[in-house]
Amino acid sequence: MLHEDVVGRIRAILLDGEIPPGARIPERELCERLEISRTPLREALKVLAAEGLVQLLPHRGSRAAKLTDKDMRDLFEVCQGLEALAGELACERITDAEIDLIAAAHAAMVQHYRDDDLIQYYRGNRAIHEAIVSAAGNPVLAGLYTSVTARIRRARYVTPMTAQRWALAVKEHDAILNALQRRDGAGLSHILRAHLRHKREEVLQAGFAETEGSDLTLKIA
Amino acid sequence: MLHEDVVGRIRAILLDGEIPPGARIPERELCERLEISRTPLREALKVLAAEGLVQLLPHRGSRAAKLTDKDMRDLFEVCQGLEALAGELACERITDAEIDLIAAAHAAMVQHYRDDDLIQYYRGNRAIHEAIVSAAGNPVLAGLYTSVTARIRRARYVTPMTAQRWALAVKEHDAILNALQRRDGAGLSHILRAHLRHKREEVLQAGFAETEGSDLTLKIA
DNA sequence: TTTTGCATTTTTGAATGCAAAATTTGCGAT
DNA sequence: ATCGCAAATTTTGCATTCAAAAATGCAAAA
Repeated sequence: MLHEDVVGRIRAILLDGEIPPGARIPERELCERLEISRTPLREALKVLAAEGLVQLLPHRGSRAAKLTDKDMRDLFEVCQGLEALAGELACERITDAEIDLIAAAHAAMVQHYRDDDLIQYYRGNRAIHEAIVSAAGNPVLAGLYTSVTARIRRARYVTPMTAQRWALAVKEHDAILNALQRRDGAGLSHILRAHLRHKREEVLQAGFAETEGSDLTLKIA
Repeated sequence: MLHEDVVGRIRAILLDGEIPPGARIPERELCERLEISRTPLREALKVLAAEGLVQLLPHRGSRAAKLTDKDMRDLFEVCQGLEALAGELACERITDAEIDLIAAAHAAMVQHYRDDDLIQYYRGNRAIHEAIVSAAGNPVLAGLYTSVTARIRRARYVTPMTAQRWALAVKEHDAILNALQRRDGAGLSHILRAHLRHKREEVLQAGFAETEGSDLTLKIA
C-alpha cells in the first residue's frame, strides 16, 4: 500500500467518526487492520497531525482531534474566505460548459429539496461547492479548501435543518447559480459568504462542537 | 530532538535555499547533520511534503519542491485571499494597543524606506502583515497563512524593487494602517489585495519562478 | 478505607536491518 | 567511439528491535 493511500484510509476512518473525536488512536490495531507496520502508520499520523485531524501528545500517543466551538468558528471563517475567493476566481475562469454542469447539478439538488431528501440534497450541495472551487483553477486553493472542509464536513452536513433554513439555503443557491451565470465575481463572493455564515450559525446553534457528549456518527450513517 | 523541531530545522534548510529547489534531498547527510536516524527524518519529510515544500517521488527519493510560474501565481492568489480575510477580521477584533504596535512598526518601516535599507524594510513589512493576520484572532487562518507565505517568501522578499514600486508599496502601507485605524474592514481588505497583486506582478515580471537557472540564495544572504 | 510509593507492564519514539526498487557502472557488440 | 544490456551499487521503504517514558497494579502505611 502506498503512503498516500495509508494517509487516505486513516483520514477516512477519522472523518467517518469510526474513531470518535478525542479518542485514542490504537496504533497496534490500526496496524493489523491496514496490514502495515508501525513505521508507515506513524508517518501517516504525523501528516494527519499537520493537517489538524490528529493530535499528537509527546510520549502519550495520538488522539483524533476534537473541535471546540472556537475551532469550528475559525474553520468556517476560513472556509468562507476560501469559497469567496474561489467564487471570484471562478467567475473569471469558468467555461460555459462548466457552468452548464453546475446548473444541472443545481437543478438536481433543487429536485432533491422538493423530494425532501436531505442526504441527496447535501450530496448535490457539496458537489456544487466543490465544482465552484475547482472552476477557480487554483490547485493550491483547492487543496486548502479540501483540507479545511474535511474538518467541518460532519458538522456541516449533519446538522438538521428547519424547513425555513432549508428554503433559505435553496434560495441562496439560486442566487449563487445566477451570479455564476452572470460571471459576477463580487456578487458570487458575497452570496457565498452569506450562505456559509448562515450555515455556520446553524451548526454552532445546534451546538455541534465535538465535545465528549456529542456523537455525530449516528446521524451520518 | 522533538519531532516538530526536526520538521522546523528541515523547513529552515529548505526555505534558506540551502537545498535549492529541485535538488535531491540527501537523506543520509541530513541524518548525520541533525544527528538523527532515518526514521524521524523521513517522518518529517512526509509532513513537509504535505505542506508542499518537499516533493516525494515513490522509490526515487525526495526533492525540494520547485515552484513554477503557475504555482507562484496560485500561491499569491491564495495569499491575497487569506490576507484580505485577515484584514476584515482584524478590523473587527483588533485592540487599540495592537493598532499602536502596528503603527509603531509602520513608522519604523517607513524610516527604513527613507534610509534606503531594503533588508530592514522587508523585515518590518513582513512583521506588519503577520501582525494583521495575528490580530484576526483565527489560528486556523494564521496557520494556513504561515504555510502559504513560507512557500513564496523567498520570491516575495528577494525581488528587487524599482524606486517607483517601492514608493507605491509605502503609500499602500499608509493606506493599510489608515484603514486599520479606522477599522474599515472592507477598505483594508481591498488595499491588501491590491498591495499583494502588485507584489505578485513584480515577482512574476522578475521571472522568479524557481526553475533550474534561478538561484535566489545569493540575494537573500 | 484511602493514599502513597515502588515494581511491573505497556506503549511510545527512534535505530537498525533487510528486501525491493532504481540508479550507476562496466563490458561487449556494432 | 557509441550504444545497449547486464551486473553491481546505492537508495528507498518497511519490518523489526531496542531503549526510554508513561501507565498500571499492588502492597503497605496512614
